[in-house]
Amino acid sequence: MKTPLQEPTFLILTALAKEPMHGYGLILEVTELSQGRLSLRPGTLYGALDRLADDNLVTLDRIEIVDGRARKYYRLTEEGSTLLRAETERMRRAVEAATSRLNARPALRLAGGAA
Amino acid sequence: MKTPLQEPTFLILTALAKEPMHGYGLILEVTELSQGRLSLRPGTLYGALDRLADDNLVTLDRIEIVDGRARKYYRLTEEGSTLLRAETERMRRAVEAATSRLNARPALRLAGGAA
DNA sequence: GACTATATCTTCGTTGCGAAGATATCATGT
DNA sequence: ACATGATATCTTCGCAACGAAGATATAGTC
Repeated sequence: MKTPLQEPTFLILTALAKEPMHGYGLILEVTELSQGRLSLRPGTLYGALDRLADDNLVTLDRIEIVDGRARKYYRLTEEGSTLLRAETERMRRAVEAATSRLNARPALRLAGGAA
Repeated sequence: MKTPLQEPTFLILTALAKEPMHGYGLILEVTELSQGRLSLRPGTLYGALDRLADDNLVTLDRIEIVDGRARKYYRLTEEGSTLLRAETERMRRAVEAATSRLNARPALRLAGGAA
């Protein structure tokens, strides 16, 4: 898997870090994780899932049949967990660098501010 | 500009948050910011700079001629600063979600561990 | 004279993502 | 009975950001 991960892929791994989930569950969970900002499209989800499985970062956990509908549960592999940790660390450093630089800037003066 | 920003774009804005810089300086700064992991290619840099300028997130600050070589300095606009703040917050939340989930997982047992 | 560092810019291929829609089952509302 | 919406998986296609590669030019170093 080519790092850095993009947001959809990162959030899929993050969702799976909690517990094994099936595709539709991931769509709902990622929506929640991003506070509704990101709505995972099927094309994005299944494309990402295929790539992640090819790279052995996620793997099929089990298949459940509920009400005649199949649910394919995926889970994070050790490799996937290791990668997610590394990516999280990388992002943490980026966030810290950006935060310290932004805080060093003069704050935005809003219109109508006192002289 | 389509968010979420990818890493090269995010780091370019982060570099410019400190002070106006020219293209080659950005290549060096981004290499440092990423601890040598990311080496910004000209194709990536100037493509990104064009897009960022089109979206009014960065703007040409000044041109200096040093030793007969032009240096184009770019700086962050207010809009760019605002976007960088928002993107940093978004990433901070993603990092927090991933961290808490990873910490809830059983730690990787290394080979040779006691029974 | 060759090579390296500084400096900008273009072309082109890859790839992850998003939009759109196909397919199927079950629950709900009218 | 029929339509609609929620659940659930998967495919096709286009786009845009990125990375590789290289063109161009000046100045300093070996």
